[in-house]
Amino acid sequence: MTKNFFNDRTKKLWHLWDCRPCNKNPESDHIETREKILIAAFEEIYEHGYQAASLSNILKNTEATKGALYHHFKNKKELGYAVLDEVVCESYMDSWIRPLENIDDPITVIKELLTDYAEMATQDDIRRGCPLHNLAQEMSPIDDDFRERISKAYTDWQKAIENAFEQGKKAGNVNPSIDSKSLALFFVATLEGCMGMAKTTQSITTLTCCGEALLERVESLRPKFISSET
Amino acid sequence: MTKNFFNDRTKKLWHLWDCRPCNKNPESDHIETREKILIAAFEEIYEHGYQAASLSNILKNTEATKGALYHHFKNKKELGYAVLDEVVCESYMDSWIRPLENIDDPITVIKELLTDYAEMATQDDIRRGCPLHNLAQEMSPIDDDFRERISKAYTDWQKAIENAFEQGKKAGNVNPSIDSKSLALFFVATLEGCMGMAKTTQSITTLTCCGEALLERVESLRPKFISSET
DNA sequence: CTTGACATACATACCGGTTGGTATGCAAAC
DNA sequence: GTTTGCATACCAACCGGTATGTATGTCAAG
Repeated sequence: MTKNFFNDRTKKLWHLWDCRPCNKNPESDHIETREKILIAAFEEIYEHGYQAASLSNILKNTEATKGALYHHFKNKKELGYAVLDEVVCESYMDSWIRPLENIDDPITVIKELLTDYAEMATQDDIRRGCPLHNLAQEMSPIDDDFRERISKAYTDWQKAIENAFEQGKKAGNVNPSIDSKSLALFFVATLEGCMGMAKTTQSITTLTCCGEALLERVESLRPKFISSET
Repeated sequence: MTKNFFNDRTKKLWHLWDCRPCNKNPESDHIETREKILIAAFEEIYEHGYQAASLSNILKNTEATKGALYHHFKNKKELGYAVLDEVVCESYMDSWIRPLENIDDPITVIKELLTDYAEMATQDDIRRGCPLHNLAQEMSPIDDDFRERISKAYTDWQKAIENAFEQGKKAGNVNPSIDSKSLALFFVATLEGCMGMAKTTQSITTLTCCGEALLERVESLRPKFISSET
């Protein structure tokens, strides 16, 4: 039951990314209250951004009180960090880092991840965009602690893609002459740009149009020789 | 003198984009007060975002008072719209729309615009990113009036690139088989993504790395036949 | 088996500061 | 004498944060 709670959590809030496994003691009420606040905080920040997120609103959407919030989190910034680390980054681990570990055909896998996303994206997902990107654009220029955490998350993401490209080269599924590191960075930047544009127009057409152009680019990274397998 | 004021304005605030020509009556003090508030408002919004922008801060950075502000602007939203329309969008007109009008070799021109930007960008420009993108990401999900204005700005930008591609096709400088409209959209999305990523890492290296990948992509849009001119 | 000491996990009430916004005053221009 | 272009003073609402109270443990000493 508590397991289901954790499973439902991200599914409900941000259903595109699978939920991280629950690695905390599910018996304790302590955790549940903290989790409830964390969920509501993620929702509020995802909707309004960190600076405009209201602690009162967060508490209104839980049955918790200000005493509970300040018992579990030192202040608003620590709450923001917890949302970033425990909700946003963990989701990225599950959706983009772990699926790229120990695979031989990264181009196919990346294309699957992209098309899966495009198919599952609801209007509301498109409207609110990518949580990591939102925080990055809002907080990077004005808070170095936020910026460093976000920057590390992006670096991890890029590293995962870069490693996948390198492993793909060894398996003969990726053009060995490409610069894995640069293209991993460019891929992440482009993907965020596409999702940001779709967020602005609030149209799935924008997302698919940009997505197809990105797919085409990814496909072009395959080896140049004609594949022996038809 | 007043002409210089307008020239200095955007040069100082957002020096990467040339300033729009002054099309208002420079004699009137009325305009000067309004302009001063508009400048300070742009600065404040550019630095902290629209929602976190403080009217008190804006007034502190001018010699104007709250009475002056509310004399010229109905409320905070109207001030935000004025900043968007009169400062941000006008700058984009000068830096990206007008340079693409009536040209035969769009790929060369676009590459010049990109490299010019990368060379002129200061650390502070990179830190604060693209003003249009910032507003787009912050306001699109929560305010439809903002969203429609920003969406139109992006559409105008894309149209300018699309038209330039089409004219380039006629002149034989662009591969006639490309989808001008889709690629214009993809180009804008990618460019914003690259600038957003550089903003997060706060490193020029990121900007140049992404920029080179983008340049490469743009270059690939030239006609496939070997050019007769060496 | 009970009792006192201490810790955990909140709940309630309150605080000073800041927010966007307004009502009024008033000198200069027309 | 009316309108324009501000300046000053003031406002209720909300902000993040804190001080204090309290119910429910935990645990070792007697």
